[in-house]
Amino acid sequence: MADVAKLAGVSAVTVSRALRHPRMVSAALRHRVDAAVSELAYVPDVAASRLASARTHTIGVIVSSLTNGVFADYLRAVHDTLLPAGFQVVVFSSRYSLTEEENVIATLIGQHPEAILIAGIDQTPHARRLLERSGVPVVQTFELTDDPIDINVGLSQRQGGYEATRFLIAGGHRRIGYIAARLDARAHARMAGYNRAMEEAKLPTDGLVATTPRPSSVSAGGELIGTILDRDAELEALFCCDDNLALGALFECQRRGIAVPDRISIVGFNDLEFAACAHPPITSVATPRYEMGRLASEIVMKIIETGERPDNPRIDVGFAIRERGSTRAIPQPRARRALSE
Amino acid sequence: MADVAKLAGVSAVTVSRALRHPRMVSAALRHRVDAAVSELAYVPDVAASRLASARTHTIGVIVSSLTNGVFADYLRAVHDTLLPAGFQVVVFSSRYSLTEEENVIATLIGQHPEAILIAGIDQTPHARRLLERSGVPVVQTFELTDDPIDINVGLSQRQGGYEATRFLIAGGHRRIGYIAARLDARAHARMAGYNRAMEEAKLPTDGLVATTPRPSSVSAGGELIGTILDRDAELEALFCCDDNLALGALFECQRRGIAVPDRISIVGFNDLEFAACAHPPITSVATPRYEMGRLASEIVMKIIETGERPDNPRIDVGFAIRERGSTRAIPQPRARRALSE
DNA sequence: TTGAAAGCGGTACCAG
DNA sequence: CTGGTACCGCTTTCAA
Repeated sequence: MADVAKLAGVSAVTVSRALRHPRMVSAALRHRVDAAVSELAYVPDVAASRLASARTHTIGVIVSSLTNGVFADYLRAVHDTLLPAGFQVVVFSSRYSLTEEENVIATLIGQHPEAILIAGIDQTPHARRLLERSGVPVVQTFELTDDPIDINVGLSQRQGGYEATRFLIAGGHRRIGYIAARLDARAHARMAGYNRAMEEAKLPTDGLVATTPRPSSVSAGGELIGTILDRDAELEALFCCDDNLALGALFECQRRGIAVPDRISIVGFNDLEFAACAHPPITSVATPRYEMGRLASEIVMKIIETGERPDNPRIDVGFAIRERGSTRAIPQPRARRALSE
Repeated sequence: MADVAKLAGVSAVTVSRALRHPRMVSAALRHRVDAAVSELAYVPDVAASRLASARTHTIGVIVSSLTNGVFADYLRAVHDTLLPAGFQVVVFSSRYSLTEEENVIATLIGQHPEAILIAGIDQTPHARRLLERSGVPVVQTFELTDDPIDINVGLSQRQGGYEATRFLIAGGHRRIGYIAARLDARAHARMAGYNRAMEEAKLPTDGLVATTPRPSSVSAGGELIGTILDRDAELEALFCCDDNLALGALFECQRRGIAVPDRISIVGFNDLEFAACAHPPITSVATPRYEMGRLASEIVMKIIETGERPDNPRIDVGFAIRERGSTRAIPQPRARRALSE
């Protein structure tokens, strides 16, 4: 900054002001400073700035994965909302590890963001303390909890799993399977929903569930439905923990010559972009991820700028089942099984 | 830090040392400090730390999109390589905008990373200056250039497009189309490769190319091939700028009852995870993205730790065509057309 | 092995 | 509207 000041023939303080509060400085000086800045390709040191001013204009965002399609719309919304307002967004990934999440939270807090958005509600006690102690607004997203750290904008993953399964049951299916990968908290919640729905309907689930600790992928979907089909060729419907698995399951059915939805109905979760244009299009549980990112961002902006907190610290953004060609109701229950006997 | 020092009954300097250089303080003190740190959930202020020490242990990574699958393996490699070595990775997205890229570079440089990895070679002149002036190692990735800012680890996207098209030509196809979305530098390079291959083979491309400025997606792939098919029902093969488009094109063919690969061969680019397990599996140009991320990370680590720079500042990681079920050679050239006449 | 003092690069407060 | 000064929180000398 001293160099810029010298080049512009002013004091360092004036450079700082010309950059931070351009209107407090005369136009002539402002131009001289701007010229010097661009001449020297000067970039202010955020560390020094933060130390001196206590403001960072930074919002920290933690997601489970940078590359899972689920976080795409969410992150897009966060950027769309916060960047125009002059905030800087720093994104970290916990890579589906609670330990790495702890580290990432510490790293983030060390940067003194003005608010934190974190995906999920299953932080470790230590992570919770770090977040509580940080003294900035914290929004937990994607899931819903009765005991938020601060603010919570999400949906009930369990209810989503429950209703997806209910949807298949209502369609007359009885042998309904469930597949999941990367058993994170949200996958568990959806599975709990599946189990509850099956139990309520007094349907058995033995041999109808397949999971893997590996990350979710299209190929995993194929392998998991394969596991179930190898055990039980009578599978009638499948609820997949996410759309990647659903797509993989669809491909595997096609490879095995099993008609979807005629012989097996498939339901995914999240309604990723490709679900609607697969062949057949995949029925899925749509989650309003863009909306969630926008809401969370707006809430923290409001708190930062006005100190005003939302009336309700817990916002349910809900979900919706998008019925498409990968599912079909069975006209008369058990008709298919009768046929094959 | 003062609070921690007081609680541990030592001076602030000692706290700093216990945290940074644990072996320089006695074990007893170290434990007292650790206890106080965790008692108070203390997190050191990176801004102050950076200001005092000039080291940030941070590597800045800029990609075009956080959510395009292409960057997934790359980012995974970067994290896998740098985190265990004690570096912090901060990832920014330019969201396919050169303007936003400039901003993001400035933001990043303001944080004083110890090295910068940036996807692509098409930075604006201003962005280039910022990077050159930053004084830290800069690695441009994904593409290859004769005029790198500093170090370059990538592959020739143009050559990839060229060889993918050559592959289809060698398969006896004549009416070969090209589709692309989000016309960034890499899409243009691949298209240049396609054009060159077609020209060399004296094949016409009129009406066989469809593009859109929208982001790439599976649905866009369906629409783009639809555009071509509506103009020219004789399309024999299609080179898609990426695998998402290829998948969408495949679905659209299935919807229209066009057999793949019997009537149309489809080639994608990047060999994303789903390509190999689609039905039929999609032929694609595999790019070693994990390898690229690992190499780039190792190079900057070496420079930071030993000052030793690679002999060759330009590393070609290459690519490979993975031939799969979505393409089929036509036994005798033009046989198909003869048949339909 | 521990403590005291200086200073990293800015910004806020006050004076002129 | 512009400049001087103190100080943000920590780490690196240097001395004890």
